[in-house]
Amino acid sequence: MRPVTTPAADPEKPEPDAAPPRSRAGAARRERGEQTRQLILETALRLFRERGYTETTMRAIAKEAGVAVGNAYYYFDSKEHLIQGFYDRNQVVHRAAVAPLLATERDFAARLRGALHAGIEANQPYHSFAATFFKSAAEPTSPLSPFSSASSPAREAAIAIFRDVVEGSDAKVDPELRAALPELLWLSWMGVILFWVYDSSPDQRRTKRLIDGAVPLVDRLVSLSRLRVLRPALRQVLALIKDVQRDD
Amino acid sequence: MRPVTTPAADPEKPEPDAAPPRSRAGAARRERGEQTRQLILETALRLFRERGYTETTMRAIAKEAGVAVGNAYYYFDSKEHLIQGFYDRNQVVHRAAVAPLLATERDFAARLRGALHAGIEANQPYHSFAATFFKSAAEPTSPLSPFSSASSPAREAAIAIFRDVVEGSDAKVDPELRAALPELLWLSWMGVILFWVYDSSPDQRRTKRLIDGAVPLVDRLVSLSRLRVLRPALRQVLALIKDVQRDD
DNA sequence: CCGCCTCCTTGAACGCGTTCAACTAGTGAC
DNA sequence: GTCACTAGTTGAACGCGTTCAAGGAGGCGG
Repeated sequence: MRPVTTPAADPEKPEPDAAPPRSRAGAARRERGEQTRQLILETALRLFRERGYTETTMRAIAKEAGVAVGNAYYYFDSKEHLIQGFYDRNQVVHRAAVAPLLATERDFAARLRGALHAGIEANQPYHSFAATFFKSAAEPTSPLSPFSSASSPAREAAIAIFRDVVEGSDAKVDPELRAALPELLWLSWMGVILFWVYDSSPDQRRTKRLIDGAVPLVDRLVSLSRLRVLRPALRQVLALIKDVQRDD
Repeated sequence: MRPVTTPAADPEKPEPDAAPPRSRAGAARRERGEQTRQLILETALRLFRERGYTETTMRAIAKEAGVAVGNAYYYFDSKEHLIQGFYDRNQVVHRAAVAPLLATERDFAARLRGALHAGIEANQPYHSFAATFFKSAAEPTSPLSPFSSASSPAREAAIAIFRDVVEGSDAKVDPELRAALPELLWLSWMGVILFWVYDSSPDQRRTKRLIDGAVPLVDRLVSLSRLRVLRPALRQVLALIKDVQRDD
């Protein structure tokens, strides 16, 4: 079985997994390898979509892609590593979905609400097996963990969305809080995702209610951050965060 | 699955985990079965402790217990189900560890802090492979999920600890908040556990700092709950919680 | 042209969790 | 006593993710 070449594969796509900086080997061979890599990844994601994650076997992916099962392991350390591609894709979808809103709307609450809803919507089609993905992501040692270094780029991209939410808004935010806010909002977003994964209500209505209910509270809280009376409390909270992040 | 035949003889779905209340079968046999069950569970937990979860195979458990591998599956639906026993055990340890403090101390912050630290301490010896357990627990469909119905007894027991923390304290708490507080504290406890699982600092110092830093804030927040100005905000928060819990 | 190095590919094999048809033996009904 | 019933037990077998020794095949120095 000869590997089938994909019609239009981007040869300069940066490799999301461990990309060994090969020195002076043949360029043509590398290109073919990259094609195989993309072929396997795309086939895997398609099958995940069609059948779900656990129901898709590595053998099925290999067969469908027309390669040997061992070949998939040449490009991806494990079945879980294939999920990273899924994350990257959804990240892009999320970003694109909020872009129009963030370009026009200036109200902080509206921006935040929009970002959260867009994020949920981007993931909606995959809710049924997002739980399985989540299971992998939950393991701290897993490269799929949102806190892992392997996920750093995706995490930074997600935080960037919330930075945009904050900085593009007309909200008056305490400057000390302003710096920490994007990451805090991202953390809240992780919480929403966690809730969403567990949410078995039809159309995940409860998650939407959670967002709609929590956003005004967050908005209020952020506004209050500038009150002089609350300064000490805010300082205390920020100090705690910094203290907890200290890595020793 | 269970042995074949007799769908009519035993109309009630037999509980896979907890001791099944079989109606009129032989008592001696049931007793022997219960012994086998305990033997398998204890052997499994011992091996988990000695070698870690993933490194312990079902075959090893069966061999060490002197039974066939299929026998373990007669009593436990899966390898993961064996973990529930671990949870129950730790629950008891946690409870016992806080009991002396809760019997004497009356200050809310001190009680809460004690409960959290005791909980972390009870889990400390298992931190290295708690991550693996956590991976299983994180899957919403898993019976090990802290939100699953299978975990209800353990969850209720855990919430009871925090109810004790609240009710045995001399803190003046808004009555509306008082009712919801134990569950909220339990939820925070889940957050602490989540943080702890991810905490790779030596001796999980960061988790301890998190507790020590967060408890005063919670204490302050609880005290403020009685202020008239904050009533509307409190109401809003409680309403959100209720709204989100609504299951439709 | 020839080796040779390296990237790429192969599929059998391994150990795992899990299943299942078959078997054993204690129990209750007659 | 006997016999049907069934909780309890067995271990081979299945399909899975993963590994690995072996084998191409393109490019480069000679």
